[in-house]
Amino acid sequence: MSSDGATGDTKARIMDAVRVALAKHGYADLTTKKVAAEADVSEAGIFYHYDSKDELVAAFVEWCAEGTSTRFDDLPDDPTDRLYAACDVLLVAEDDPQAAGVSVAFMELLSHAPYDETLQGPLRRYEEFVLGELADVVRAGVESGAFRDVDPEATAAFLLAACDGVTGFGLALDMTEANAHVRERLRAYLDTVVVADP
Amino acid sequence: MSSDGATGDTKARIMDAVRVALAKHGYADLTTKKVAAEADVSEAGIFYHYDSKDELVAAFVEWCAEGTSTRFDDLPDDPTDRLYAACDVLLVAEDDPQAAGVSVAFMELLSHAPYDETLQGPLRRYEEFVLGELADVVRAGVESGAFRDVDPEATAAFLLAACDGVTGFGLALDMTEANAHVRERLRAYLDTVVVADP
DNA sequence: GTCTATAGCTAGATAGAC
DNA sequence: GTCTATCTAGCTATAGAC
Repeated sequence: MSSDGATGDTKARIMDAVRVALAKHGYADLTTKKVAAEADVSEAGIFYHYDSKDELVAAFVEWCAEGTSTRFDDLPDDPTDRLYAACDVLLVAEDDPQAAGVSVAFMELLSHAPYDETLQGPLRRYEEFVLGELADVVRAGVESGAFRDVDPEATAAFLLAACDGVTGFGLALDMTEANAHVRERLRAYLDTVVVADP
Repeated sequence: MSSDGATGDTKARIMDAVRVALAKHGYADLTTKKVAAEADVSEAGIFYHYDSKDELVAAFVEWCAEGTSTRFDDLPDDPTDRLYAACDVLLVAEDDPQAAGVSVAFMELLSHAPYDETLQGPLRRYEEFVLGELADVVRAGVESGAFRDVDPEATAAFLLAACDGVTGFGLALDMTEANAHVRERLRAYLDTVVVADP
């Protein structure tokens, strides 16, 4: 740590401020002023570390990708356990408002990606990482004989779609019954279609 | 049609302009100026018909709901045919840029709903309508013996989640391979889990 | 019902002191 | 590296003529 040791600290505080501000206001109402207030720095401080608002948000996506990567690292190794645990990570609980807010905000970022080139790269890397992790688990389970002979990539995409899709009505609109229904059907899908009978 | 006959026409033109503008710019970059330009009216013309930008967008959601309702009305009556057709309606094709743009914009609206009370009602009604239609098809199929004995509401929620979820990576990020994978797995799901063997 | 003109505000971004 | 002060642009919404 040299004299710029404090820099890393400030950047970390700004990243966390983006997370909190996004969960509070959503992306369409996200302003550099709100991020600055949340991070306890001036707006100019934000622009010293990031060239534009777009790059700030892009950096946030990559910061989240690292966090998700760590969470996947911590999952159990056994394919069956790991698959269920991975789906639990992706199916954000509605009773965790902070996580739900970030999940909904991520959906907002994703849906705005076509109009924001700076966001496309980080978001695509993020989604491809998650798809790859899911496919790896499925592949491991198929090879070990714990799973049926399903296509790893296709199954991964289907699972991710189901998990992402519930964010819209389940979290953003708080339709809790539908949310529970998806959880239950997803579990049944894993039980009957993916995981082999004992 | 009395002297205000032109009004309905202008409102319809404005609604279609919202659709085009949303597909072009997304919700976060949607402005009344862009809608006005697309509808070939002045900005003041927009505010004569709608009290605020929020109400304009809320009206657009309800206008879309009517369109979706009509599309469902036109689906075949036979439960099996109707279910496959309904999923085709919900799984927007990536080769139809206009429809894909609207679908992505709808996802953006949905993810911003927690921060915009005016949007919540129309969006919730929309999602509940689609869920209800899907549940009705499934129920009809179960009762006629064409489908297995699955839970109509839970199956409807799971199908909608899978269809909605692919919008994020499949349409917004244009990950075409993953998109195709979800389509294929969804069809397999209908074939093996929902529809009964002959 | 539709227009032009504009008020009033807030956004993202920069300049320059410290 | 962080601040205060400020610039410019673009937004929603309104006023008033036609």
